[in-house]
Amino acid sequence: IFHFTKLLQVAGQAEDYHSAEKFMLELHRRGLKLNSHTFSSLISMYSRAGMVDKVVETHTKMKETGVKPDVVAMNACITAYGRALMICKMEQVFAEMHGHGIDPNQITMNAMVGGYAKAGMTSEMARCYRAMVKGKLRPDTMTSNAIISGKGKVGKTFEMDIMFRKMQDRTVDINLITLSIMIDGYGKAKKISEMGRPYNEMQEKGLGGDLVTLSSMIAGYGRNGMIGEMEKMFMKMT
RNA sequence: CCGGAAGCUCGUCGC
Repeated sequence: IFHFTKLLQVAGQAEDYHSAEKFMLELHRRGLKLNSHTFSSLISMYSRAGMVDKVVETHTKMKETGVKPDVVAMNACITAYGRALMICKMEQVFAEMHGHGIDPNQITMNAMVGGYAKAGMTSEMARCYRAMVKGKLRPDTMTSNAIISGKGKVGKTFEMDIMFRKMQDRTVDINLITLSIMIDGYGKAKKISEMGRPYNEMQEKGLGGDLVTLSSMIAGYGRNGMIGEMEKMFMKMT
């Protein structure tokens, strides 16, 4: 089972779902029992592939087979339900952790914040953030990035700025993704001059900017009808 | 703290 779990992981990260399926069949044929590593790998893989029904099916199976869930498997479920915007299910899994005697860790909270961010549930994000600080789980770059993303999604650019400053104050690393999220948020709010700021900061830090960054810039200029600026960004993609 | 490492966490658009 250890071997097959590894194979599934590799197939999953390579997005080779055909092979993954074959490994699953073979694994069943041999009557191997899935363990928590297998389940977390499967759930994560199905989630990335957008196969929500398979996520639910696998999660259900994990509960039925009586495999002892661990924090990683629970985290994988939380992430998967968050991505699928099944917020009630996500919260349910989170609540079940206590019953299993599993303590949420930093990744658990980041996954929760990520789900709320995708759903635009900003007050719930803030609640998680406060719970982290209180529970001595330090919010990190990913936590902050998710929060800024959620604020941007609902057009609260001023609150994006607050979180950004908080990162600076707490010396949380500001990375390429942080700045890309800021660009996207300003762009969606049509705050074009503000949008240039994180982009410039990127250049100053030598981070360059990747395809996602440039796509966000192009979309921002596009919303304002700034065709010339769009084309300039497009050229940088080469 | 450093190094090794891969089951889970963050960004645009599309499917």
